Amino acid sequence: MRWSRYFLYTSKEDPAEAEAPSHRLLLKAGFIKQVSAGIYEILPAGWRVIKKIENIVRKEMDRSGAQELLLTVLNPAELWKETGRWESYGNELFRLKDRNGREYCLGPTHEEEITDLVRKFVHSYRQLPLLLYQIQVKFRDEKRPRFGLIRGREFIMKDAYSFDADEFSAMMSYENMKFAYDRIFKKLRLDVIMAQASVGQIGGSQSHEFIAFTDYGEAKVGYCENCGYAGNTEIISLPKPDPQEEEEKPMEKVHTPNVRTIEELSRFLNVHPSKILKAVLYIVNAKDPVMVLIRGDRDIDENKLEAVLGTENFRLADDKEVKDLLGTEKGFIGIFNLPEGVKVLWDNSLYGVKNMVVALNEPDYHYVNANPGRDFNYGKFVDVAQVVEGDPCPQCKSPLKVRKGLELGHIFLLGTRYSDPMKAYFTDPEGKEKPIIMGCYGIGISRVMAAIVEQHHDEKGIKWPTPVAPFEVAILCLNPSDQELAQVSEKLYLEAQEKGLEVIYDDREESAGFKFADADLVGFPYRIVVGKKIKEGKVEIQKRATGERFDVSVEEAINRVKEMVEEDKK
RNA sequence: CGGGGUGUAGCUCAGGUGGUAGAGCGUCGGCUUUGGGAGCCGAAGGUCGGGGGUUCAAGUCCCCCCACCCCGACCA
Repeated sequence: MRWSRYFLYTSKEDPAEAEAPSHRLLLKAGFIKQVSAGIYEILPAGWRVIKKIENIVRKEMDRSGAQELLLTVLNPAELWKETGRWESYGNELFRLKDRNGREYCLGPTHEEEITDLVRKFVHSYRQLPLLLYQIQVKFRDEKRPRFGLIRGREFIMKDAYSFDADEFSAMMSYENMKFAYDRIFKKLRLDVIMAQASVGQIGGSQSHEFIAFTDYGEAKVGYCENCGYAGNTEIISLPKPDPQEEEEKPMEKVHTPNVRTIEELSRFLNVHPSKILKAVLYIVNAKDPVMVLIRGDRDIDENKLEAVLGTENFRLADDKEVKDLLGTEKGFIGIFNLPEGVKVLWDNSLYGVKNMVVALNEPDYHYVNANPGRDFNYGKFVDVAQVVEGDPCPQCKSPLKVRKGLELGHIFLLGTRYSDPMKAYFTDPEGKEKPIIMGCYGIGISRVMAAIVEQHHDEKGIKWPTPVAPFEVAILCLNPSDQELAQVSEKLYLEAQEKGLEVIYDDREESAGFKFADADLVGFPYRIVVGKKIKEGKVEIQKRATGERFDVSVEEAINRVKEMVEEDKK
């Protein structure tokens, strides 16, 4: 490809709206263009990358025995009503009607459709196991699209579905996909950790996430360097700690005017935040007040709280509700003088504490040195604390590490969550009718592109790993108006094409510095620089990933690059 | 959905107290230049996010709406 004719336009200015490196660089280097919030066009260079990612995924899926097909974008509402997700999926489901008033949605995931398809053809245990997948555009009307391709409302996803006759076989399918995912992320040159995860909206009995460590992810992983455990922090349970050994001091009421936050209180009374009993008032199902108590140095994980409450329909109480229910203000909510009807939950972190600072639902006052058993009584203990670095590993108790990451893949053992309500049954060898055991397996393809940039870039631009680079080599003719340079460049360009290299030839009428900067930004793994060294019959090869550079003769150049490219792709 | 912020040229931005819109980059024409985002000369390019209001006069003041970004809660 001649760059002078190629639809690839870079920008010198950083785009104002982008913050995450992948978002900024993909825009700046001309890979994507935003159309509206969370919706992007993928431009020719970007599409080359996407296709390479897809093909790596495709190859490993096929190797695992999966068969590719293509489901629909427009799903009829009836299927979603069969599983109850038409109601339960919420506002993230893009819903629309056709001219006759029939309801549809734009598929955010395809369990319903694939189950419908399979139940129409599969009736016997002889047809199982079965593994189907597609690479398809998906739609989710995200509350908050973010960071370019990292969380879009329209995105490309690979989703696979397994169908088995029994639990054991289903487990084998699940394990098979784990291995496939491991191979896929290695080939994509992504540093990914597999973590236990919650099943969430999709449902099922167990699930794992594949998370790439990045600063712009939204998943938090706790992992253990001692035993190898890894899990999404929202599912890591924290046990009650050992009781504190401390002499109980007499309780006192102290004046704490206008001291509202844990931090202010800690400073005002000169006590560590862990000595403060934090109380947070939630309103559940729009009416029931629930007070959650937790140690002052900890925060509530609302995913865990959701599991405890059994509903996602809860929120923090507002100032008025606090006033009406407790007769106080935020900052002075506590366990003393609690009115009837306020349910109280104690986080495990408060077990065995001594000499605590506690609010009493009276503005501007706190008790100090309150002790359980003497001054107040414990109630129901629950685990709702956010996991932080140093918390005990659920397997071996060693201190956990916690890092942010980006969820690239998620696999679920679904069981009969979909096959049961949709009556996807088969007949077993005994002639009995049973629901098919299912699993589902996603990889966010467009998100993978962003993750690769997050993990492979520097201040100058992207450093594409060779297997996913839009072009493997760029030929930079530093002075196209010089006949000799132009001729050599043309010759190298033809030779590279003949030898099967994916090559872009920068023949634009631009200065040398401009071309270097553009090549750095766009991130081609190799470049051949045709410049003044041509007088000695030499050109320079540069490797983007390492910055290494060396001169070779014009004759050798293409073969040398070809060798390095082949080595990278192994 | 809660909180914060921004909308002015293709891009990045400047435009006290109201007086009829600018810069740099990019684009186009010309000359010069070619190993790290070159220089000079000239030119084109704007419903100032949209609507309403106040005013002799609104990019600027007031009201409503929209879009986008960031933080929080949620998904690949």
